[in-house]
Formats: sequence, structure tokens, C-alpha cells
Amino acid sequence: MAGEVAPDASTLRPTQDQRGLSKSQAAYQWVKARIADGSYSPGYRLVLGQIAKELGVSVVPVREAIRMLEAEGMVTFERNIGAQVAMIDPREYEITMQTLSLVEGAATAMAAPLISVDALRRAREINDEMADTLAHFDPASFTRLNLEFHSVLFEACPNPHILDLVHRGWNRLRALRESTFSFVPGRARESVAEHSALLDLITGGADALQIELSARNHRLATLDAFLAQQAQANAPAQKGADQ
Amino acid sequence: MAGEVAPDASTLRPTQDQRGLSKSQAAYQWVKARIADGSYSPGYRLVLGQIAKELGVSVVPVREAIRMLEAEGMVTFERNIGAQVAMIDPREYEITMQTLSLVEGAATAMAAPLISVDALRRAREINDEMADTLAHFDPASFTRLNLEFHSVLFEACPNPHILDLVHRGWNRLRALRESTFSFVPGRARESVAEHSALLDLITGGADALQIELSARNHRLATLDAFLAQQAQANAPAQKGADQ
DNA sequence: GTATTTCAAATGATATACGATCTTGCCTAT
DNA sequence: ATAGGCAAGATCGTATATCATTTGAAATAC
Repeated sequence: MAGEVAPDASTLRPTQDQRGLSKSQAAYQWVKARIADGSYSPGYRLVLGQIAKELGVSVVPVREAIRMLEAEGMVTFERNIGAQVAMIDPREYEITMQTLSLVEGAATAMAAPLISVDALRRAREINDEMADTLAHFDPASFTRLNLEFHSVLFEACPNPHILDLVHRGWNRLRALRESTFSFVPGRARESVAEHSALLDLITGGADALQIELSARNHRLATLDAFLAQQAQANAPAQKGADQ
Repeated sequence: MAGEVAPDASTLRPTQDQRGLSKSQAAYQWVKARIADGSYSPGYRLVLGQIAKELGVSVVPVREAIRMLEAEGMVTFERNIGAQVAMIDPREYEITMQTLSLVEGAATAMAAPLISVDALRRAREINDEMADTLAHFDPASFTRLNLEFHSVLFEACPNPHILDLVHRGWNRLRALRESTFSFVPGRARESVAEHSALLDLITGGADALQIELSARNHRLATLDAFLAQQAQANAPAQKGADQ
């Protein structure tokens, strides 16, 4: 089965912390965690009986858990065939970034009038920290700080649906890419500058549309940098022959 | 139990058309259809054993079906208590319209370069039909044509995630309101005019942002008309005393 | 050697039984 | 009249057993 990885055998049973959960909820969280941490990679076959044995429960709650994951799109579940972790569309990163640019731009604009002075100061501090890390660049840290920065700006969005879509977008990115910045290192420096400009717009009380487009284009610029890098990496063999 | 309505006893068993479905899938579709058509209204208690009896299956596939609906947010399912149809947030219409204005605006703009001449002609015909119905106004017909019109404009959107969000928004609106136009009848005439202007932008090859904002603001104008009507309907008792 | 058939094993789907939990109504004490 | 306790009934959650379907390996036919 393509993409199949042996599951990690550690932490197999519901812990004491999960005493208040039904077995199906515990199974749901267990499987979801393994998908999120990569133990179960895209295409991996989820064998209900095995999972049930590992968790020490019957297949009935495991089936319920898989149904929930199916409804969330994380798993495909075919009658009489079984379940597997959903494959990732090769264009998924691009589609997700496009969608996120839209909803995050709007969330940032809607949140702007509601952000406290303290929060804005915090955002500047994070961006300064990001600038500091450029000298000895670690993509994982930069990416973590990047989310932290943007979270300050969008979490005050008053529309819970849009905010939820932003969260989903970020979660999906995490599953797709540990960090884009490892692929396009030069992008990090530009990002920090764009953050600063975005903060200036917000603190300067700029027009909502301007803020929205700035936040959106910031995300799209990261996508563009990645796509440009990919196009270069996939250049025709003639380029390679020159070297 | 608040909002409880007796379920419609017709069409209780999976039909021959559903032979290829698992029992859990059939139960899922059955319950989902009853929520969609209002037989199971918000807050209605879904008793697993009853549904199983009505469908002629055991509770096991019914539980799987409810898990899927839970993951989609249509149902709340509490351990040892049971399941009920999710309640509707009083602000849901506003939140949904805001979100839809955002994603539909973007979908319309992204689809614009991809719409065929035939499709654009079809959109104009629908809008003309909508204008014709203004003389003897029927909100339900107008709303149906309205969706048809907008579908022509957004279905060519190349980003499947954004398109899915548009579909979800329209589905959600359908569940919340049969038709906004029954509440704000004057809005229909303005809508038709705005459709025409939007079509002019698209056929004129206007800038994507202009198209997006036009489509978004069109949806927001309907929301604003509704909210203004609500505010007027809830005016203080003094107003009533004057009359 | 290749294609087809057969069969056993693995896995899926779900009914039934049973223990767990919650709700409701009745009774008793204050 | 109100509060608390208890039991019965309703319902939930899940283990187990059983039947259904699929998969893969071995045997057979050409």
C-alpha cells in the first residue's frame, strides 16, 4: 500500500487522563494524533481490528471514530474495503494557501479595530524575534513564531466561521509542510519586512480593505516564492547539462 | 425538549435505490435528509433505538451515522446523554452571509476569466427572468433563480476548497431562511440591477479585485437590507405609540 | 509461461446481549 | 411545601458472535 508506514507502538491504551471519554472518542483522538504526527501517513491502510487490539477495545468504537474522521475528510472509508488515511492532492498546498490568503486577509482586517495595544506590542516583539533568528536561521522556529505573530492579528476576528476557516487552513498547512521557509529561505527576510508594514497599517488605522489585501498578498507572496522555487527545481534537463 | 417535533413516519426503510449503500451510509443520508427538510428541527432529540427501529437496522450503524453528522456539526452528541440536532446560533444568518460574501466574491472573481460566452448569456437570461418576476413577486421563485444566476458565475472557480465553502454557505442559508426576499421585498429590484452591473464587469474584462468586491458587496447589501428591516421591526415601543 | 479458478485467511459490517448511565416519578423526612 | 433518596424504566456504549466481502496465494488449465 503506497505511503504505508509502520505505526508507532508507544502509548497504546487510553490513559487515566481519558477516563471521562467514551472509547470511540478516545479512539478518534488517538488515530487523529497519529495522522497529525505522521505515524499514519497519507495512503496508510487503517485496519480496524488492529487498532481495536492496540487500544484494547472492540471494533465498534473504532468504526465510530473512523466515521468521524471520514466526515472531516482526513480518512477515506470504502464499503467492504476499509479505511485509509486520505491522500494529499499534489496541488493541496497551493489550494490551501490560496484559500487561507482569502480568509486570513479578511479575518485580519475584521480583527484590526479590536486588537489591544498590548497585543500589537506583542506582535512587534514577535516580529523582532523573527528578525533576530535570521542570522542563524531555523525554519521550524521561524514558522512557529510566524504563526504566533499572525495569530495575534487574526484571533480577535468577530466572525467565528471565518476564524474557524483560518484555523483549519493553518492546521492543514502544518500537515502538508513542516515549513515552507526551509524551501525558500530568502523568503523569511521579506516576510519580516511585510509583517512590519502590516503592523504599521493596523496601528495607523488604515482602511479595512487595505489591511485585508496586505495580509492576503503577504500569504500569496509566500506561495509565489514556493512555486517559483519549484519551477526552478523542475527546470528542463538542458539546464542540468550546462552545469 | 425545546424545538422537538414529531418525526415524519413516511419512507422509513432503505429503498431499492440504496442497495449499494452500507446501512450506516443509508442511516446517515436518512437522518441528514430529515434535518434538511425540517422534520428534525434544531434541538430535536435523536433517539438511537427509535431511529434503528424505524430503519429496520441495529443501533450500531445508526451510531456511526450520528458520528458522521456530529463531525459535520449538524448534530451534537454527548456521552451517555445522546444526540440532538444542533441548535442554530441566533446570529447564524449574519455570520453565514458575511462568510459567504467573502468566499463567493473571491470565487466569482477567480471564475470570471473562465466563464464561457454561452454561460454569460445564460446568466443574463436568468437575470431577465428575475426582472420579469418582479411584477408578481414570489420570494421562493426569485430565490431559486437567484442561486441559479450566481451559480453560473461561481461554479467555474478553479479552487475546489473555496468552491466547497461557497456551496456550504448556500446550503446553510437554505436551512436558515427560505428566502430573505420575503422579508425585504424591495431588495429584489436592487438585486437585479446589481446582477446586471456585475455581468457588465465580467464581460468587460474588469480587474479581478473589482469583480470580487462587487460580488461581495452585492451579498452584503442583502444582509444589510435584512438587518435594517430587523432593526425597524424591533423599534422601541414609543414608535408604536405614535401610530 | 500465462491466464483462470479455487480456496483459505484476513478483514469488514452489523445484530444481539449485557452492563453502565441518566431521567423521571414516587415516597419519606423535615 | 420542599428537599432528598431510591427504584424502575429508558437509553446509551460496547463486547462478542456471526455472516459477508475482499484479497492473495496456490493449484489447475491452456
